[in-house]
Amino acid sequence: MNAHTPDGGDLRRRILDASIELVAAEGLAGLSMREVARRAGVSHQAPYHHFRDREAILAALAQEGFQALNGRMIEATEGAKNLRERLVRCGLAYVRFALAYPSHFRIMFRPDLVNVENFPECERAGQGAFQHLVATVEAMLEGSELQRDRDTWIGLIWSTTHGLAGLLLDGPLSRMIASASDDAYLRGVVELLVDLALGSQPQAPAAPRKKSPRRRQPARQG
Amino acid sequence: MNAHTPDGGDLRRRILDASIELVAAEGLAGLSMREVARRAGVSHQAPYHHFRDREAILAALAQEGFQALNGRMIEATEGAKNLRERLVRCGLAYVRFALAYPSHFRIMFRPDLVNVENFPECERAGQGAFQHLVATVEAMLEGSELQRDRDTWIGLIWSTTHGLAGLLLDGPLSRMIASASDDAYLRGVVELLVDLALGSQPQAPAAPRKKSPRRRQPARQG
DNA sequence: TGTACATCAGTGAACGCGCGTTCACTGATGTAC
DNA sequence: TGTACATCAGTGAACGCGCGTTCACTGATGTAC
Repeated sequence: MNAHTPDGGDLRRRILDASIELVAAEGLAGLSMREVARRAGVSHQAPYHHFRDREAILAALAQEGFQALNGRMIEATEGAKNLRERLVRCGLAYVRFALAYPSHFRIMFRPDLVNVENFPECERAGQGAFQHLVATVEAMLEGSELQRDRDTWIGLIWSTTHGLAGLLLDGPLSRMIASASDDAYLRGVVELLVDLALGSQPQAPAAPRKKSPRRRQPARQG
Repeated sequence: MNAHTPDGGDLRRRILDASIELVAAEGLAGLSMREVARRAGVSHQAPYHHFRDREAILAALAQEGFQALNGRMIEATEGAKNLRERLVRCGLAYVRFALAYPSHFRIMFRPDLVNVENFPECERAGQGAFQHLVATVEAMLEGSELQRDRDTWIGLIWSTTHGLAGLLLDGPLSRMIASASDDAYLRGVVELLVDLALGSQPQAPAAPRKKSPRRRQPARQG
């Protein structure tokens, strides 16, 4: 089938899908122009009509990953009844996205794979996702006296969600904590972070802790 | 120079060093048995006398990475005057290790690169490092009523340090926050986490926040 | 103190393979006249 | 309505290259007798 726009011109899409399959099955090292063409069922030259090289495929995947991540965070945030729920939902959306699109996520934060300077649309998509996260953190700081700490708060909250996603994807957490793969577990971690942030009290460095009354239930698998 | 144990038999060491250089310069994709031999200044067959294949080199690097990480955490923790300092130092050691040994760190948490089942010593080293982190979190929970949340607390604290390390290594944080590369910044994030954890107060879900008096200074670059 | 042999870390030639890349080609679509 | 040409997504042969791997070899060290 060689025609102008065969099947409705979706070869580009099929190449991206084949690439994701390939990365999921063989890892990033298994992704080559020839193998991806094979998977997509076309000649080894066909992908070059849509992507300059391997990096261009990875950039396209990273871009669509950022867009999907952003979409999920927006969607999750929309129905939130209050600030706490908004924060929890945003963090959960981030982690769940990583678990739902592991191959995308593994590509998105790898400057050694994709030089974003050569792919401005990819960079813009990444900044878009980041801006949503920033806006959420700023909503948290709004009206509080923590304003000056903005960058530190962003670092804390992004690090936690990003790190949780990474540890769950790459396995070390699940190897050490049986219930780590459960959605209830990651919800527990995100809620703990949000509750600490929202309930934060001033604390003199190295001051002895007060006895604290019991907290909400810890995350447990159903 | 072909002799039994030339130079004191350090070819194994030289191969590992060459591998780290190579990964730092060309990325993981640039690491091949032949290229590493070239860098070490030996024939392309010499590395096979020390490492079965590429994965064995990566496993050795991951193992020495875990050992170095563990050493740094132990060292950092030893001189701590109190619990807060112990926690801060442990988290800082984790993040600083990642920044000091970026190539090692990038290999250590990649099950697609190293199947730990085939490298029990590597796995043991990884568990050792994890156990230190767990012990630190348990010291924090000791005597408090948060005991049941152990796994969740481990998830939170490990995720934050691991995520901060990852975001700093891979660049997105530094691209968005100018001072992110400063040691003071990461210290600020770790201290914020520890202070929130130690100062944690019970908080009914979705309860309105109280006005909170000002906190310690945020991290700022010198 | 010799001799003979095993061991073992290294060398270097040779191989087949998958890769990226180049090139000439095909055939359907779109457009100018 | 027909013709002639440009465009463009695809095919398939051919290339040189670096890779992992095999194989026979070298030469120093260690050991048995």
